[in-house]
Amino acid sequence: MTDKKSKKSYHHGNLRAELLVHTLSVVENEGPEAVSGRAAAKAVGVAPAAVYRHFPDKRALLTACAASAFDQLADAIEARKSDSQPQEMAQFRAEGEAYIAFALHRPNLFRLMFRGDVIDGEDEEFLRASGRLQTAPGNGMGDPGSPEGAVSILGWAVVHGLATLAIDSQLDRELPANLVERERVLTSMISHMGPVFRTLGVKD
Amino acid sequence: MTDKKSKKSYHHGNLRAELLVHTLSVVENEGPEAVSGRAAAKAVGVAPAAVYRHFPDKRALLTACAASAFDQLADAIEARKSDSQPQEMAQFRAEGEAYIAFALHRPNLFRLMFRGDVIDGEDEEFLRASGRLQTAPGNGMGDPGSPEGAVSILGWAVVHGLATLAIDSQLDRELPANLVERERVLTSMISHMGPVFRTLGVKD
DNA sequence: TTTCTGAAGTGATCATTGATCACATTATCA
DNA sequence: TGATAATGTGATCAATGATCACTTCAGAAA
Repeated sequence: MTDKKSKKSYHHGNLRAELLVHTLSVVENEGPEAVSGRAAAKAVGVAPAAVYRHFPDKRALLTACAASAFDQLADAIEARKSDSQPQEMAQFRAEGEAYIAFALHRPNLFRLMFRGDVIDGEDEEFLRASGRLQTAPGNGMGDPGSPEGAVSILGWAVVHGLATLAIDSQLDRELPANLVERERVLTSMISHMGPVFRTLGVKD
Repeated sequence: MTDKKSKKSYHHGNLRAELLVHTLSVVENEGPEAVSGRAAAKAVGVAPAAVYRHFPDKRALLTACAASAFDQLADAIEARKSDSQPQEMAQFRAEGEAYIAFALHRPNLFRLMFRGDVIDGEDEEFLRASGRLQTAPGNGMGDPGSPEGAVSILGWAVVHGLATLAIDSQLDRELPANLVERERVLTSMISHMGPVFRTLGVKD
């Protein structure tokens, strides 16, 4: 990881970034509850109190992780979206696949993003990152009464619902155990939303 | 709460139940993170260690809360379901409304139910309670490839997705701030699923 | 170059918490 | 009436989040 600059200079030089990386991996592997500021400090080779020079408290550390997660998801969605035709239904399917893939492959990180109790929803960086997502799928957001609004919200809800139910093991009996299979079945279910989209005036 | 039987008998007599009630209210009001075994003990008027006579650890305490929550939700759904016509679409709408109402009115409790990291998913009592829910909406569960399976899963996913996104403040810009309004808009969106149900062969 | 100032890291310390242990008390039932 | 197991107590431990006064050092100012 950190290349062995064996001589430890009093000042670390890259502490904030490394703390973030380490915490992200802890969250991803063991969940947010397993995060410990002290452990992170030790892992990076620094005194426990040093953490507080870069993050006012534990919540800020986790918030930074959540922001990074939102960025990663938004990146994945944009990447997948760009190499698909701009037909709306196809776009939606592509975005949905990226969303579900992210949730299935990095469940702990995905869950953290929506844990309003553990993160600071007012944080600037967090708002920016999570904002990227809100504008991505629900490009035509706004009034849920309008067809466009209803479509974007319903679409997001289905995808988000499938993803969360799956990773919270509420669909274990209905879904294959194998991860790849699971992903395939879930994304295939997105297509069933076709009729809704057609009814609300979305072109294929 | 506990009526003032001022003479404290060495044995409490109802500890487990009262600990559960107290913890449920803490979860509901402040979230699972705010739960403290010691605080609960003090609130009920007992030594910290007494808690461990009834719950092996904190996780077990939270798991019991989650089980209770599942029971309450299942009760609410069954109640609402019974006084609606047995036409499938109407049933689904009724169940969805109950589901969303529960989530909106008791968000912290609702969230706890799906927090696999904090609760013990193997717990017998928890499995029984959460099982009630799985059979309730997805009465025709099973293969997601079959129309019945797809309908039940999709339906649950939409409702669950709408509920979680709403309480995790991801729809604040799209939804009214007022709780009752919010509930109305969300449940009204369920109807948009009509076309999917029709296509998959569900009668109105 | 030298000086000085603020950012970054340290070690000590505190209160709180989850958990365990030996012990005390009492409900239950043989 | 006793014995026994269930239930509650108080002491105690290790870990954690957080704060404080103190050091170290990098970079701007002189």
